[in-house]
Amino acid sequence: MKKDKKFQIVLDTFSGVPFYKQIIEQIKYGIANKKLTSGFQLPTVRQLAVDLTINSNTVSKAYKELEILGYIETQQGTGTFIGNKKIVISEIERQEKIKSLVREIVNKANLYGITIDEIKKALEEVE
Amino acid sequence: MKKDKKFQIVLDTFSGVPFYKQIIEQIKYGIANKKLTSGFQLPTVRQLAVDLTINSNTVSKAYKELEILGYIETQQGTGTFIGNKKIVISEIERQEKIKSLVREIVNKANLYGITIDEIKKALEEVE
Amino acid sequence: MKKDKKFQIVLDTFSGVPFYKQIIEQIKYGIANKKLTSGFQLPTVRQLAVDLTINSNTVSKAYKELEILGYIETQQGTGTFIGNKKIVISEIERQEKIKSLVREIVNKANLYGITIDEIKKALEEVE
Amino acid sequence: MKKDKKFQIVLDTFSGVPFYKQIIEQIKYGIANKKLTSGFQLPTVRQLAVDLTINSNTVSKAYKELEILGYIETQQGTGTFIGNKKIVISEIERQEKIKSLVREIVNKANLYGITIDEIKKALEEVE
DNA sequence: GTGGTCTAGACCACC
DNA sequence: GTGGTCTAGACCACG
Repeated sequence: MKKDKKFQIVLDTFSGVPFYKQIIEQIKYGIANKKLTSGFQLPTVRQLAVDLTINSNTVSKAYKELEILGYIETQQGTGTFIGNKKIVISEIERQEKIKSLVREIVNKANLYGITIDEIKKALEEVE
Repeated sequence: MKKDKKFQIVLDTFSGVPFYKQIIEQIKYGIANKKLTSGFQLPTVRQLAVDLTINSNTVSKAYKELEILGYIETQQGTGTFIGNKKIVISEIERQEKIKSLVREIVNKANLYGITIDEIKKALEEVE
Repeated sequence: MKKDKKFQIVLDTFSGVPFYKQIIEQIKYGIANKKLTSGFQLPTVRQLAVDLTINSNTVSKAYKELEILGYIETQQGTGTFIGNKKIVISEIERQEKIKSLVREIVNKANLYGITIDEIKKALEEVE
Repeated sequence: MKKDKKFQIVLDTFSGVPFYKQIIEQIKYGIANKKLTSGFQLPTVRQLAVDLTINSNTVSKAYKELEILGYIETQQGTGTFIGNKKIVISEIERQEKIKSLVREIVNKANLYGITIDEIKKALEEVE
């Protein structure tokens, strides 16, 4: 896995999770990971819509919710910026995330008749 | 991973995938995996609804779609049964599934600041 | 019988045939008769529900089944449209329909003590 | 159409009207038409079920409802008989029936792309 | 008991 | 505005 300096949003079309929620979550985690720091300018609603090839209303909805939550600030005519609000993810939460992700992997693998070994092997190749 | 003889449907409430689609997919994979064979009686609409703690209409909707697609047969007053239609999953499709599952894992790990090594380690412990 | 340019769905409340099946059949015949052609926008789920004074879920169910069968296509947020799939009714099928319709008429007439002559006379007056 | 001396129940599987309702209606009309007169013994529940190849519960349900309505009487161990209650169908009701039947015919013909002439021609041939 | 149909109404995703 | 999902609950047909 190569180091990702630049912040980028990636949508998973098949997960079933609504795009606007994916955007919200990824920006929140970007803040938590310090990839997005106070004052950073987010892409414009229209630009991000084009980049992700989704409707601009969807981006708008995500930004609006993030603003309500206080994570970003919109300045009319200038753009949208990361705010001061901090997000801290505790080690316990991280461990929880790992557990739930693994549980999910095992369930899906099971469902599709995929073995854990196959998953692990495929993961080796990613690196 | 221990061997799972009995067929069981598991819903992921947080995935965002509609319940009825999860049911459809799992039954289809059950047929593909030969865990569900022709003539096998599925749980009743109401029983499955209770088991999954969802509304019976949701189960009904899933069964209905599977019936239209020809995978199951319903007999009013008797129950719902697996039909004759076969589902074959090619090795290519399996490999595709593995790829997409791994892609999903990497994306999520990335998002949450989890390393692949942590995932692999956690997967070891499952076995 | 006057020419019917506009497509319209009519429900028979007393026939005992489920509403959603009547809708499905009429749309299928509309496609077969070329009254509904590829790309045509069907009434919205809610509008048709209002027009037929039935619940929107019932319309939704009909549209859903037609979509699974490939006759119509739905676009979230936009509407529901006739697809490309063709339906051909052979002359043999038409003759079968006539036969079964006549059989039905005779049965009912018989049952209610109505003579075929009365039916024919009443049919003359329709024209 | 040949004269029908004997009373006989005919089920229409495709009408969607439940069997038990068809049975009830036909017996009621039999009484109205004087084809079934007071004291006439109806077939047993089991016999009629066999004749119509339906479940005996269905026949039972029809007879029970007719008994509640007072049209037939059940004598334990002997059989089921037509009661004294008369049913009179007024000429107005008959004319209404004709009208509604014709309306139904026209609707269905319309739907299936059948002309009234074809119906009339087919009706000629029945005689 | 089984599944099937329908309603009323809530909430969501997307344009 | 569009369609989609889900619930709660009623009633029916069939075995």
